Amino acid sequence: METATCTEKCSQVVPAAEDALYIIAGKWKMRILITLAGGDKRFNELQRALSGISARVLSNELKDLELNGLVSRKILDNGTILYVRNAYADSLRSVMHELVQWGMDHKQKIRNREI
Amino acid sequence: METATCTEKCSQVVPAAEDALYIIAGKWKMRILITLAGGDKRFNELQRALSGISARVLSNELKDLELNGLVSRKILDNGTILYVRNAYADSLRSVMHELVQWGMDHKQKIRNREI
DNA sequence: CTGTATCCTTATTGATACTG
DNA sequence: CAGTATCAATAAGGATACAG
Repeated sequence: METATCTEKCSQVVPAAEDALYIIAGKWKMRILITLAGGDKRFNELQRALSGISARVLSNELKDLELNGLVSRKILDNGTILYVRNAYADSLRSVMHELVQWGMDHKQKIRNREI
Repeated sequence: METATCTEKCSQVVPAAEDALYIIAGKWKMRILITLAGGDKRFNELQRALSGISARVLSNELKDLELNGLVSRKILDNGTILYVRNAYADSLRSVMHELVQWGMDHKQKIRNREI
């Protein structure tokens, strides 16, 4: 049979892709990771750097990223709390690269009305 | 300066990635592309194959995919309307591959509590 | 069959204020 | 400072009905 339904192929491939998408999609996840790539940040520093994000949303996003091992909370001796981008976040590099590459190519195509 | 803020790096990289994400993220876009990879389909066929999608949402998704050149509407002589996956959709192959790969690796890590 | 329109319910987000 | 709680606004999604 050549007419694959979604239930066949999707059940294998889509969940994996969706796991990945869930983690990096959305307005803030990538921005946070990129911002933290520039150095550890405190909560309020992050909020300022990501102009526009509310404390509530930032808090939730950070929890997600923490749960997925991409970011850690570090507590200094003086009590300061820092958010740190984990080395594991580098594993997203090739994913991101492909996304950026395709996004740029695609935008170019749209601009040139090749589509 | 080593503390890059989001405004610097994000302004270059994030929009490109978001363009890509916008197009493939969401519950249905990928499923539709995968389903159409199994052969051209009519609107109702698609709706059935994608069990759970409403006509309204399917209609919107297809329009998005069409606008981005990933899918076309083909009208047969007898009036039948088919949705066709364009060759251009193959350009997403490497993006998808990276997403799926990372998603699988990640789930494995979570399962093993390596994170 | 191929959609669109409408209505309704639910999820996301933002703004603001507030606690330890 | 580091968040949480609450409420209001908006967006997104499903169900159903209906038009061409």
